Amino acid sequence: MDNKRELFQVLTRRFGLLNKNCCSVGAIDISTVHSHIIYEIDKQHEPTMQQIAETLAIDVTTFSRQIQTLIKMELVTKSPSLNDKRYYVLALTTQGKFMASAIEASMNNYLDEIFSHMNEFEQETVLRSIKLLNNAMSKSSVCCTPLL
Amino acid sequence: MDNKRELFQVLTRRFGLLNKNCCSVGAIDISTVHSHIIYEIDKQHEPTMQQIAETLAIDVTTFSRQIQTLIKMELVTKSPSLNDKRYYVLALTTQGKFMASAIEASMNNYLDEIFSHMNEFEQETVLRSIKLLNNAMSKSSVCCTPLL
DNA sequence: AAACGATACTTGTAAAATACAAATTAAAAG
DNA sequence: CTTTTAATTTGTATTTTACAAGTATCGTTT
Repeated sequence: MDNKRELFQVLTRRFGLLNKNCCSVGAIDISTVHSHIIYEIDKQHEPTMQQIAETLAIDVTTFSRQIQTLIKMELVTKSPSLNDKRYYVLALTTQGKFMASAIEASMNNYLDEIFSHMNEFEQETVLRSIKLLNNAMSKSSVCCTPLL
Repeated sequence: MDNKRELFQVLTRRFGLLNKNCCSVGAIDISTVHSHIIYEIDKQHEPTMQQIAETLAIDVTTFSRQIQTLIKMELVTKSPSLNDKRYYVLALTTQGKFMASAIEASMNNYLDEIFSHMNEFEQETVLRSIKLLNNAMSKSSVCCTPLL
C-alpha cells in the first residue's frame, strides 16, 4: 500500500488544475491565489492584511501587491482601522461578493460533476475522509500549521 | 452536507503548502513544478518534452524553459530521438535520480507523519477515498482530463 | 512629552514563471 | 521537390514572487 505518494501526487496536480480552470467568471479571469484571497476575505470577520496573508501562507509583501491588484479590479476594499491606523480592514465590494458567489457556484458545479461519478456511499466516504485528512494535517507538526 | 467546497478549499491550500515545503533537498531548492517534472520523467518511459508538458498541463513554451533550468541544474538530460529528430527524449541524470528519491523520501515522511494522526481504519479509508476521488476526477468531463 | 522599539504595511529592486506570437528544424504528404 | 504538419525554441511582455529597506502608527519607557 505504498502508492500513497503517487495518489497524492496525482491528487495535488488535479486540484491545481481544477483551481486554475475554475476561476474565470464572465470576462474576468481570477487566478488561484486571488480566488483564495477572495474566499478568505468573504469568510473571516473584518480581517486585516496580515490575517489573510498568514491564513494563506503568502508573504505579506507579495500579498500587499495582490491586494492592490484586487482593489484595482474593484473586487476588494481596504480601509484603515479606526482603533489602530496601522491596520487595514479588508472587505469585498458588491462586485467582489458577486464574484465570490460566482466562484462558489462554479466550484460546486465542478465538485458535483466529479462526485456524480461515485455512488451515494462512496460520496459519503470520500467527504468523511477529506474531513479526516484535513484534521490530521491540522495536527501535523511538519506542515500546514498556519493554515486555518 | 454542503461544506464540500470548504473542505476542498482547505485541502487544496494545504496541499499547495505541503508541495512548497517538501522540495528542498540538501542545499538545493526545488519548486513544486520542478518536483512534478522530475517525478514524471522518472515515472514515464523515455518521455518526450510534449508528453511531460501535457501530463502536467504546462504550456510547452514554459516547459521548454523549465527543462533548460533543470538541465543547467544537472538533474535532467535531453537527447534527440534517433527515429525522429524533432523529438527529444528526457531522462534523469544520476543526480536527478538521487533528487527524485530524496523528494520521494521527504514526501513519504510528510505523509507518514500526517497519517500517524489517524488510526489504522481511518488510514485505510482515506487512502481508498483518494483512489475513488482520483478515479472520479479522471472520468470528469469538466476538469483534469489530460492529467495522467 | 520625547525617545525608543515594535508592529503593520508599502515600495525598490531583482529574479523567476508564464504565455502568446513568431521562428526553427525535421518529418510526412502531395 | 514543394508544401504541410509537427516538436521544440526564442522574442517579448506580463505577472508573480520575495528579500531588503522604507514609512507610518502605536505602546512603553524614561
